Amino acid sequence: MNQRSDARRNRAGILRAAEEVFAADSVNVPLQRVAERAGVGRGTLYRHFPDRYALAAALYRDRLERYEELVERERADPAILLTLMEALAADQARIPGLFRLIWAEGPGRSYLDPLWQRSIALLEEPLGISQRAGVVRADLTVDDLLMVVGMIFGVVNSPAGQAGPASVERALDLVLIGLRPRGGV
Amino acid sequence: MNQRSDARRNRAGILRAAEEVFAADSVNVPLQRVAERAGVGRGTLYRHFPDRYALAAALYRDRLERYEELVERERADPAILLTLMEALAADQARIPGLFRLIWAEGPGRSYLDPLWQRSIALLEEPLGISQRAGVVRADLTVDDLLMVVGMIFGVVNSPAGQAGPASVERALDLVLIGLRPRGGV
DNA sequence: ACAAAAACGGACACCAATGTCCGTTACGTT
DNA sequence: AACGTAACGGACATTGGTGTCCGTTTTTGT
Repeated sequence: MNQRSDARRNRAGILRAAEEVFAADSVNVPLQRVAERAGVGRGTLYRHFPDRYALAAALYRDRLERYEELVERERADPAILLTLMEALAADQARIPGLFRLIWAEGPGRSYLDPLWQRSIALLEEPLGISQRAGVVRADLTVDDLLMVVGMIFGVVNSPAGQAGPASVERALDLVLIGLRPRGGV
Repeated sequence: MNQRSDARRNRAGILRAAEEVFAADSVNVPLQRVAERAGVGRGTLYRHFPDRYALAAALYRDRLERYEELVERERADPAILLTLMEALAADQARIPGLFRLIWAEGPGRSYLDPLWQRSIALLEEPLGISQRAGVVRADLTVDDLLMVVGMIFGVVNSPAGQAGPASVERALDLVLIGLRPRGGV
């Protein structure tokens, strides 16, 4: 055992609390709040995670690993790219603050860069699969997909629509038409 | 004359400086920076604009008035809705920070709410025109358009693509396909 | 040119969040 | 059970931005 049991327990609790707190806010929320919800002192929080970006990186790593498992599991599905994008959209709707934090420029770039690289790599295989199956346009690039992720981000964080799952679905619907092979027009 | 000449001059200078400073940053940039660039003291800035949201509101009002003029002028063009969306996208790419500020929840809601209402109203007529002309899908709603605005926001603020005008164009291309009348599929 | 009023701008006090430090507490090992 | 060590957590000093206040400067009207 590398860590004492209370340390492990607290770390997990902090992450759980952070996900809850970051769901709504994150960029400006005092870390105090996270510590309180986790039932630990601020000192403890800061020892485990030097700053909010470290916290965000840990949370996003969890998400990323799930996406990677999903790709592993659904390799046979020609529509795997769409499934993946939907999973990403769902997470953005569920914990928007986490993605706001990851999106933001800032001192957290060093924590996040490797995860960003992994995210990009993650998209390549599903894109290839779905393109060969004719599910999406052949001229789509990974950059286009990142752009779509950005679009979802925008929709979720729009002050207008209260960004319920319904509007995310509608948004995906509008965008995914743009991803389809050029048929009409 | 209701205001002293130096007051008017300074106010204008502050707005100009704010637009430049807000182009990149805005949500967290110290207003000190704006004052410096405008060549005035902080006291002057705070007297003209109680907080950063007041500043943002003033800047956005300018933009909004231009959109309103555009609609006034291009009423005859069946593609007026697309023209308007493109203008909006261009501004988002040029001064992203302003839109980040407007997007953000916060104490500035009171300044911005009336402008938001005007913005929504602004979209209605062009939507109707372009729909009747068959340029866009008949089932589009104003809410859909706000969503598209949100998408542009997301693309512009994506950490990935450095969001040049090129990527905004590509994004609009992808999305606008989704807005077209249902032809293919 | 002068006086009144308006606007300026820097200095000041305030506040909220950060991150560190160290006495105290809990764990795990023998 | 008792000791050593790892982890806790609250208190503390620091930082950075905000908004206000008031002596000084600029404008404008006579």
